[in-house]
Amino acid sequence: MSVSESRIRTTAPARSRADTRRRLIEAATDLFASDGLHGVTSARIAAEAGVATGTFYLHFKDKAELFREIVFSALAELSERTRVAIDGLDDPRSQVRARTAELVAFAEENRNLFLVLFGRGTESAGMGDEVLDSLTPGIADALRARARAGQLPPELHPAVAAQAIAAMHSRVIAWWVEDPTRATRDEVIETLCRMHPVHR
Amino acid sequence: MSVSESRIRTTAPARSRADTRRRLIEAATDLFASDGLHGVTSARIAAEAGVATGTFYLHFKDKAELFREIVFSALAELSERTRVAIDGLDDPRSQVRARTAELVAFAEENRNLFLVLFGRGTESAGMGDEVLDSLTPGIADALRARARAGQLPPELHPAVAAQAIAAMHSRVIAWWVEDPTRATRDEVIETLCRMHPVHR
Amino acid sequence: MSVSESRIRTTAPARSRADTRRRLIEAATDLFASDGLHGVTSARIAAEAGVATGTFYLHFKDKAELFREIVFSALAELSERTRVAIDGLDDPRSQVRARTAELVAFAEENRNLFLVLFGRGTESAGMGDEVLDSLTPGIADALRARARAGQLPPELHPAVAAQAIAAMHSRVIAWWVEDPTRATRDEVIETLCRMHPVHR
Amino acid sequence: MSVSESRIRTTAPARSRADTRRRLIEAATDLFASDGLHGVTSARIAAEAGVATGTFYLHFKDKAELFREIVFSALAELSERTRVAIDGLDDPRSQVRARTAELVAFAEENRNLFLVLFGRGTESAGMGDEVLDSLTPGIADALRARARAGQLPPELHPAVAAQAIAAMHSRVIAWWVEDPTRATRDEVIETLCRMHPVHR
DNA sequence: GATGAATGAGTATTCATTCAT
DNA sequence: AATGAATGAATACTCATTCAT
Repeated sequence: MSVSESRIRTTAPARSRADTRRRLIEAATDLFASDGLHGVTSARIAAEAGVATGTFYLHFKDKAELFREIVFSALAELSERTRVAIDGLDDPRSQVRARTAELVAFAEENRNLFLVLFGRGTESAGMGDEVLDSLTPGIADALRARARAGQLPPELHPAVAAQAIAAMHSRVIAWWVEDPTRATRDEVIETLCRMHPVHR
Repeated sequence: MSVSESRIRTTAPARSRADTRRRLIEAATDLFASDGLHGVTSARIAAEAGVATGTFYLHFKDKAELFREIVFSALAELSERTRVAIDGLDDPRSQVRARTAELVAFAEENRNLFLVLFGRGTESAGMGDEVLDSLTPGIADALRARARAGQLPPELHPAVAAQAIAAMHSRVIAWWVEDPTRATRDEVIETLCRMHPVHR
Repeated sequence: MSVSESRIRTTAPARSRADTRRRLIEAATDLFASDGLHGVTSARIAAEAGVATGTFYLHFKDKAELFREIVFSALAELSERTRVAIDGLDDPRSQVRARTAELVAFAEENRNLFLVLFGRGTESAGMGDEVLDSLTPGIADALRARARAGQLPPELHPAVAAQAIAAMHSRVIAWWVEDPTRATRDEVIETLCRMHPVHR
Repeated sequence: MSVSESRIRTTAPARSRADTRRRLIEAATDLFASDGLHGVTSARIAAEAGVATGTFYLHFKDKAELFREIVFSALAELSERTRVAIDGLDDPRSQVRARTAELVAFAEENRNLFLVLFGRGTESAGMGDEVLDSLTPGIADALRARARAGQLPPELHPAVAAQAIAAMHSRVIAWWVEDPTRATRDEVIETLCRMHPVHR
């Protein structure tokens, strides 16, 4: 869609399709974070995004699809950021610290997005399983590697510990970004690291 | 109908009322556990309990009140059971182990109830805060006591660690009772204990 | 039902059937006056009367029957009182004044009852017609008699004037008893009399 | 589609919206007149207007809002019509006669609307006060002016008389339009005028 | 007669989704 | 692409009335 093309249109489209989509996603993220999936109507998301109700369905099959999209693209970004953060670090402890710090940074920069993912009161529309399950296998694999290297006690069940770590990180950080005066950023990071098994 | 007889038994209508109430609570617990607060209609709860729709409202102001009642009476029972479980134990590690074992036992005996409390996908109707916040202060206090006794590293922020412990226990056990083949009971208990700070 | 009869009953009825009925009527009158027929539930009437919900239906077929009973027994009493009030008075003006004064006295003594009959906002449950129609024929007859006696201008249509007089008296007095500071009793009576055709 | 054309016509959807709204108001007026506020369901109004149930709530917050809208816009029109009718008339008697005639004409032309406003059996949903109170102050003021001019006996309390006049006109005309064979239009007008204080 | 728990039809209201413009 | 009015199924909640005790 060239500039000249948009020029000849008699009624200039106020914004591009991609822009409209982005605006819908942003509006929905904010609303989901504060009111939950069921607490928000598609009409309200559209209004908040400055578009008509029907436009919503030009971009998303339904409300659940938008929710899924927000959640999984956030998870993808989060994964990528933490992957980059630990890139090149060999020491397990350094990796854990870097990953935790990156998680906290992400949460600070994308407060509402993080609350949609892990906030308390978030009704995950039946996708809570998918969300956490997409995180834990990687953690479990890492723990198994450590265990094989003799760096973890054999009594620690990898899958169980992975659930524990995922729960701990997600809930603690969600609790903290909800009200950052509850602790300093460093206290959050330090405490989470020390509770991680590799830090024993 | 002797005097002693009338002493022990409630009046006929009263017995019926209490019975109806209990049936509603049980039906609702099962349904909430599988479909969440919003996934269940008051009519369905009533039907499942074998009573008419209107009867629901004879016992509860609305669906949220029933949900609150289920959640908080479960929490109260859980609190009492864990309190009793650690009674008389002086060693911090023994306390942690006893508490964890009791939590797991409760979850096994009250699978659906536990899933309502801590299940993933549970939309706690804006009471997630209340639920976990009713648990964490006690944990934080215990941690502070340990820290003063020099049994915990000072870098561990009590409130943060309390959130982490609560999250870890509740989510891991909920994940496990959802499908108990995921690990053995002992693996769950052992892993949770070893991740607890006092077990370092 | 003799005294001895009520003596032999093993469980003394807390109150007589007639008493229960009276209590229901009184409670209903007060509630209807303030909240209207639809604004009051049969359960609330029973509770206010200090009896169980089911007792209501032991005395009245349904809510409408109770309403009708209240309305028509009030009308009967009102008719009788005004009949007595003008008894022996020959002068038309004296009769009008006596009737008006009696109406005002009745309204003062039975505020809520009067409001049920004529209050604004009273939803008469489809019996507004019956109520006023039970009053107007008498008024119309009296007007016709006066007209024949040449005491009223022939341009005054008796049935129309009767409606006007009934409306005027009922609404004005209802308006006044709603808040008696709006005028003095004498001002109400005097004004109503002067607006009556026989007072020209 | 010329500019002038687009000036006069509303946009297509807007026209449709206004049309739907009008249809709802008309359907509701007829239904309220015959069955009263409580006797009519929002679904029935919608069906009678030829739209879906939900459409009702696109135009009105609830049934009461629609009722209020009907009542107060009718009152506004009535006020304006009677204001115009007496415009330029100086003689009090002529004013009274013109106003009464206009009221009767309005009632004939808007039978159902008039019955909603003043019909017997109309449960005005707690707005009876507002309706009549919006009419009486003007009447009372006019009476006070006459009284100061010595055209009315001082015994006539203006506020009381205003209530009486409003009640008399509204009820008599409602009674008449309910069944116009009860009297001729002229008999109604003549009788009401003669009962008005300025006609003495 | 009285009780009060239970009934279930009835109603208001919401909201995801569609579709003519 | 966008609009926004319309749809109508879904649901929470009420309350007149019944009936077993």
